[in-house]
Amino acid sequence: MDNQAKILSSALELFAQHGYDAVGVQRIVAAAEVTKPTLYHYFGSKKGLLLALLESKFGDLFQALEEAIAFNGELQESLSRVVSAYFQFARKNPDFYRLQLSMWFAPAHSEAFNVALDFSLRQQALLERLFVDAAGQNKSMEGHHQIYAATFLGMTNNYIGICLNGFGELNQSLIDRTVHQFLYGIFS
Amino acid sequence: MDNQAKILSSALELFAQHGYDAVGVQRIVAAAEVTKPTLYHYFGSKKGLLLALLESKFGDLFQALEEAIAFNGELQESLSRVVSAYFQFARKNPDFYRLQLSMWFAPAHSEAFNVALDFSLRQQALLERLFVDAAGQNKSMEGHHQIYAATFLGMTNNYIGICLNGFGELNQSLIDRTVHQFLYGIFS
DNA sequence: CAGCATACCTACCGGTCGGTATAGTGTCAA
DNA sequence: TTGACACTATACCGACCGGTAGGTATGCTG
Repeated sequence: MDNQAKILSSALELFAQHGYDAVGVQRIVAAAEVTKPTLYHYFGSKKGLLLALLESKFGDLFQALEEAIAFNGELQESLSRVVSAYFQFARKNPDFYRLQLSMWFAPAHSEAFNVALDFSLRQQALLERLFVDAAGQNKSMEGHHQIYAATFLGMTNNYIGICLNGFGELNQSLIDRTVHQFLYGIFS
Repeated sequence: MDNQAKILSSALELFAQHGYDAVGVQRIVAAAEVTKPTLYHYFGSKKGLLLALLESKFGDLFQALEEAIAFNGELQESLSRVVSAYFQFARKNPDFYRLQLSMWFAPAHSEAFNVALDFSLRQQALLERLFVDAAGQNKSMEGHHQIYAATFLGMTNNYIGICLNGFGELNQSLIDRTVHQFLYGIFS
């Protein structure tokens, strides 16, 4: 592992454990066994390091998400594929998923929130497009795509958070439950 | 407003906007128009200040919650009262609710998370007792009170978060939707 | 009036923050 | 052989961190 990768890996672990604000660059370079100028050579700033970390990890998620999210006329199927993509990603990157959740709920004027905001909005936008497409078949859904996307993402994140804390498993039956529960809440 | 209250009020605003770690005590005392030793006179430490803030605000929530949570044989009614208590509290204290959410999702080894942990567990415990009581009437619920409580709290917080961001209103119809959606997810 | 506790101040502590100037080092291409 | 360049170390910057020492004004209690 080269120094750049070592810095990214140490930063992920420390940020996920203690939070972005609570971890100084000195601690990161010590854990990565390099010195500060090495970090600044590759990432320019502490914020730049966080951004690089998010880009590398979210890249994988967005790729899986874009494959899963195509609307083929069956909303339930599409949603199941989306939840499945989220669950797989969270299982493979539990530390990163925790970090990402903490940034999504971070105070609006914090640096971590603002760096993560773009990535959150891109998730939201992907989901909204799915619900807009679905509204083409079911007119009663029209005009609610923002709330649907936010609710769906929130429910998914809620189950992931619960399972990351050890109260459950991210398996197929939970995927089905999530989707059914969401659709019931929408159409009841 | 005396100095103690001014410090608490300034701290709440700054913590909610920027996060606990990102705000130094100097900034708090400047906003409250007092000096640092005044803060340390009343609260002992930065952590003590956060604790006092949580105790004062969560006190109101727990009071409302304990009245709402009694199980009278109708789970749906009890849950509706609980959601209603949460919604009312969040509407009255939007800044604090944001702060509380951010701490609940904060990294596990951060100071803010650990100070808030007790209060989160007390919420969880209150809800668990309700589900244990309800399982006395419906044996199929037995043994799942932890997951039920976590799921229910997560859904409620999810809707509160969405509404605090302006995508919706914390009204009676959303209370009903939350409860129905949760019960459907449990019994389907 | 004495004695004391509360409340609050100015001034300062050692340490850490994010970030940088400078000086090598090894590896290439010319 | 030489110069360019990517990379990394030492040493350092000013600003700020959480916290405290020491002192004073005020007001209550005997």
